[in-house]
Amino acid sequence: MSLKPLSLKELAERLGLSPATVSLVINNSRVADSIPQETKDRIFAAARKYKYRPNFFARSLRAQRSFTVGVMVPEVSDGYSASVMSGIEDFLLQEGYFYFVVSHRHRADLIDEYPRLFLERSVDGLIAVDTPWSLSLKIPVVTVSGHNQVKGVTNVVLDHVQAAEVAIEHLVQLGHRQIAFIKGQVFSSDTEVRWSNIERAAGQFGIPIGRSLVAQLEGDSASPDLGYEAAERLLKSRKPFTALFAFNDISAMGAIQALREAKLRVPEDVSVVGFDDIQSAAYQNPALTTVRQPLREMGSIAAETLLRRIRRPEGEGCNNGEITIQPKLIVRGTTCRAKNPIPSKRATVFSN
Amino acid sequence: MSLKPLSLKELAERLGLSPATVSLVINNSRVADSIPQETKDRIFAAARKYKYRPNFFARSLRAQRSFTVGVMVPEVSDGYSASVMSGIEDFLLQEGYFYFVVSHRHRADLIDEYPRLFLERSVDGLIAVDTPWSLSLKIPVVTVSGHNQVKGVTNVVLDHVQAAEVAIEHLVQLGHRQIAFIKGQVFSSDTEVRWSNIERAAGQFGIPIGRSLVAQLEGDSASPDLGYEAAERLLKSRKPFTALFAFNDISAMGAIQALREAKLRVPEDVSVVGFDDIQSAAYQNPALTTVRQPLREMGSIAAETLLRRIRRPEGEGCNNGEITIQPKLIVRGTTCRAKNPIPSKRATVFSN
DNA sequence: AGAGGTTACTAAAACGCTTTTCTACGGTTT
DNA sequence: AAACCGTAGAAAAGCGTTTTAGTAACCTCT
Repeated sequence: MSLKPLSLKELAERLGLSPATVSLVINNSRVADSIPQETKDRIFAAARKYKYRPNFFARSLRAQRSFTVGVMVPEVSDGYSASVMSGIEDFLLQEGYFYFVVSHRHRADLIDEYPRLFLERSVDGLIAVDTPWSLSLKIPVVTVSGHNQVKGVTNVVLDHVQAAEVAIEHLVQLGHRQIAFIKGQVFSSDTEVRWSNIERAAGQFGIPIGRSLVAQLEGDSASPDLGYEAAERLLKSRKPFTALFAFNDISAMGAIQALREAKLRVPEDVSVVGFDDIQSAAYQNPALTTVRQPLREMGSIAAETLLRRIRRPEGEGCNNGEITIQPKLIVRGTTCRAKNPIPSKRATVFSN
Repeated sequence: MSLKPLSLKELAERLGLSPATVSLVINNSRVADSIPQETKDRIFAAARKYKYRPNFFARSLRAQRSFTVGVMVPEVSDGYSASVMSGIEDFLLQEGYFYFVVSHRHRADLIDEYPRLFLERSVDGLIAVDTPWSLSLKIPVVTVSGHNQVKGVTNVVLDHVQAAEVAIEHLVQLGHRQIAFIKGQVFSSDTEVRWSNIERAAGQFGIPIGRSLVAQLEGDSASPDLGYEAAERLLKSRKPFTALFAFNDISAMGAIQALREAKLRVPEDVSVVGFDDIQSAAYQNPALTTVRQPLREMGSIAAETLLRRIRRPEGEGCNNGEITIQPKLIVRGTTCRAKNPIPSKRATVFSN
């Protein structure tokens, strides 16, 4: 039992063949067609016997391919990124690719530096999750929830038009007219689209959005505290509201806490809708009504798209541009009929 | 502006020097001591100007080092693994290492295969999180919550003696004597130690552990459902209990749901203690009392230990064996005084 | 018998770097 | 003047593959 993995050369030597032949056979290249089956068998048998494993670096050096992709997320330990990663991983590993992960924690210097480090490591492509992206690289790039149109990058995005509509429609149908909103942090890549579509949908349903009914998340922690603080600001303005649409589930959880501490019951006094449907959303008490982003699926679609582009470099059917994913409203326990429901004509128009 | 990154040879050519010299200077080897500063400056300037980046594969091929480690977790998207990974990443990146992640989802074939794949990719070391480990490899291995004594692997573990004691002491001091338990899945690497220490601590405090007050988690999902079902089994046995100590926060959340559905209030009728203190624990309603494992810290200690071992291969101070981390009881809203508290002499003995 | 075609391989270059060994040269000692 | 030394750098081997371009031996056909 040799401890060191043996090289192609050594294997060839033991076989009394040249490294070239062995390599050709093992990679079953066309050139090896003329090699008799018997010899091939001998080679495979020896490879198995000596547990031959081609050296990855040598191979990558030669082929200029690493079978590795880079994944950038704001923070591995937040539920959103983690779910997307899970989908990415699923697809990637099954195709023989590995991936590096880095968390940039929204630090501009890291967002700048990590792509360089990835390039240095010769990744074959990269995926940026919830990360503002404006670089055009020579390797394929796919973003999840990126909204910039950049040459060479494909964005996998939620259908935000739908997302805003289903959420607002749900609240309107429950009779809510005074709806407060928690807007995402400025650095979150979904903030803008999400918000503009909320404004659009609210307009469609004839819901007014007053300045004092909007609070923006501040700070880059992934904790519900941010939502708590935002809700506090909302409450402080004393403008009444019967429903709250939060930027994400995490902030919804914090907001619910704040509402409770202000002696408002959820959902009896205030209905709350979250966004994302992270795992713990279903296990809140009461369980959170939310707009589901199929994060895992988005991850695996991103990975699939990336691999396709790696394999068929910028040819026909190259999917630069956008891939849109449908959201789904998950109604659970944090929304209910408004106490003094105001029927909305528009709502019925849209509910057919 | 050249698009292709240029090689050392090309850089040397532009400088009118040999590749050897440039390499020596750039890696500031001792051999380059005799090279005048002026030349060195020229080299550095050119490197910067042409954005020279050494090819990673060539370098790794030569040096037989990859500056990459492998990380195995049950599932990236579960909060436990994610927190540990976050700590691992912190330390690793700052030291210039990257890491591959794989989720084995407790599938035995994957637990078997992934280490091989890592080896094939020439990782310099590997970290296994909450994963049964029995392999002795030629690269350093560090586990987080691994409990097997294996040559060449260092285990970073929680002090389970303490963990069981603080939790049970807390409940006993609140007057609980009838305590139910949810035990971990058989495949979870902490299940055994955790349980034996609970038995020990319960013994110390004179708490009887009846068969029908113990339910074991079943199934490999990371969802609270498992805890829900376990709690249902506990309830079905009709043996009364005033407190429940769950295997982890996730199962505690599910259990709380089950208790509520059985018209038991938490904490008034049943106090619940979780384990781990994952992020969402603090945002339950009421917030979960739990035994905190400093997961992030455990991750970064694991990474630190691994790098130390990679750098100083099996020499003096090689930390094979165990590194123990202290847990901390976080008292929040799911525990309170038992309705008919039974004072425990032992409890007071231990509370000094 | 010589041209041409297969068959079964091999030699050698290339990928981009590191590192050890070597050289050439000017200056200093003895 | 011969021996020695420090300086400044170059040559070359080697890491483990893959791949292109051969080549030697044999066979077939006319």
